[in-house]
Amino acid sequence: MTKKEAILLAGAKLFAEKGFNGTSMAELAELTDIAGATIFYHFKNKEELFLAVLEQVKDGILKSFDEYFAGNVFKNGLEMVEGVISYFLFMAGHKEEWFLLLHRNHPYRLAEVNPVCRRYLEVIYNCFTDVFERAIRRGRADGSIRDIPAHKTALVILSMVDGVVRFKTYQLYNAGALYNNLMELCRRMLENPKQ
Amino acid sequence: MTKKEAILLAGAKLFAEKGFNGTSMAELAELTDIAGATIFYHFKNKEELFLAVLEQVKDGILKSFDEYFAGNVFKNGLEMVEGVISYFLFMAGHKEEWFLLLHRNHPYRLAEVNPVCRRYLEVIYNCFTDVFERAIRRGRADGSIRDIPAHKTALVILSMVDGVVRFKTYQLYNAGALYNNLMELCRRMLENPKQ
DNA sequence: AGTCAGACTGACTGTGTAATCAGTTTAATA
DNA sequence: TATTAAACTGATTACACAGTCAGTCTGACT
Repeated sequence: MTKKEAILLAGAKLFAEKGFNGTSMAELAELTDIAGATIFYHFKNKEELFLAVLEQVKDGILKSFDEYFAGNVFKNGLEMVEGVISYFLFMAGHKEEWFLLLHRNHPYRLAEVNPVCRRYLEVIYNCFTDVFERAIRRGRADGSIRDIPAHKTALVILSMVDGVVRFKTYQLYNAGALYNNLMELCRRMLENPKQ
Repeated sequence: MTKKEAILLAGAKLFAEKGFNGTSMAELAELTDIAGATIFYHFKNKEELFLAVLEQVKDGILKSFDEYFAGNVFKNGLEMVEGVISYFLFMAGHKEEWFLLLHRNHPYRLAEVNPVCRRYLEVIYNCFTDVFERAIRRGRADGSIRDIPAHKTALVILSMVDGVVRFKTYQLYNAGALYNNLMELCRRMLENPKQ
């Protein structure tokens, strides 16, 4: 692993755990056993490092969903929604630091003034909504999902799933125990009663 | 308004907008036109000030729901759920800084090591879940809501509503436009088909 | 007028911070 | 072996920060 990669790796961890303001470059240098100045050789400043970390998260999420869809087939749209939800939850457990970072306030603040940051977040959330929206559209076409607006419903489902993930990472409840209920309630919300 | 009240007010605003680490005592002093040392006369340190702010948020939320229930009657449990959702969304718009603060990471980090902070958060989230849970139990009793676990369902609905509020404050989508869809999807999730 | 406690403040301190820079090491190429 | 560019670093800087402290102000009570 190059030093640049080590910095990005440790940076992702620290930014996720302690936030942007809570992370110091000195701490990052110590954690990676790299001289402080080396970080500034590879990244212009702290914000550029943060953006590089966010870009990696973005790429990771896109790649992850691509692989999921390449390796799975679904009987119908409703099952596809369920698959996407369960994969989202799996990903949130498996790549916890991605979601910790996205559940922090700083990226959204930065996005207000930094177009690159805004772009990365847009790509990430467009990816999230798209996967749900595609599944809903397919379900409406094959009759497994009733007649509801695909985009807005996708947003509500994303809010719900992301909300549960957030509760889990903040240890507010044993939110992991909610996964089955979440899935059942989602199905009830979407399924076509005429079938 | 006493200087202590002014500090709490401006503190709530700054902690909500910029987070704990992003807020400086000097900035707070400047904003309130108060000497920096005065803040430390009223509050032992930055953390104590933060806890005092969080306590005010907690009290505000409890009081707010008490008043809502004192001034409203509901035809049945399902309508009570809808009422609570719409009041939650109203409160999130009306007292934005409360929810900004609760959507930050810092309080939950602090709660891991500070029992007072943990207690405040518990009270707040118990309040949130209780209002939903009571409505669901009532709906199950009067037949407007089908046979589902009240507590876990309350948690999922809270995740969903809170998730939409978070999306709105982060300006991820025009999440305000989702309110009607959210309500409709919730009703579909809960309503008793036998009625 | 004198006393006193609580409210308040300006000036200060020591620490931690992001960022810089002049210079050294490394590794590949001529 | 000599050259060169990229990778890297220790030492340093200027500054912002939370918190302290000695002392002043204010207003109520005697």
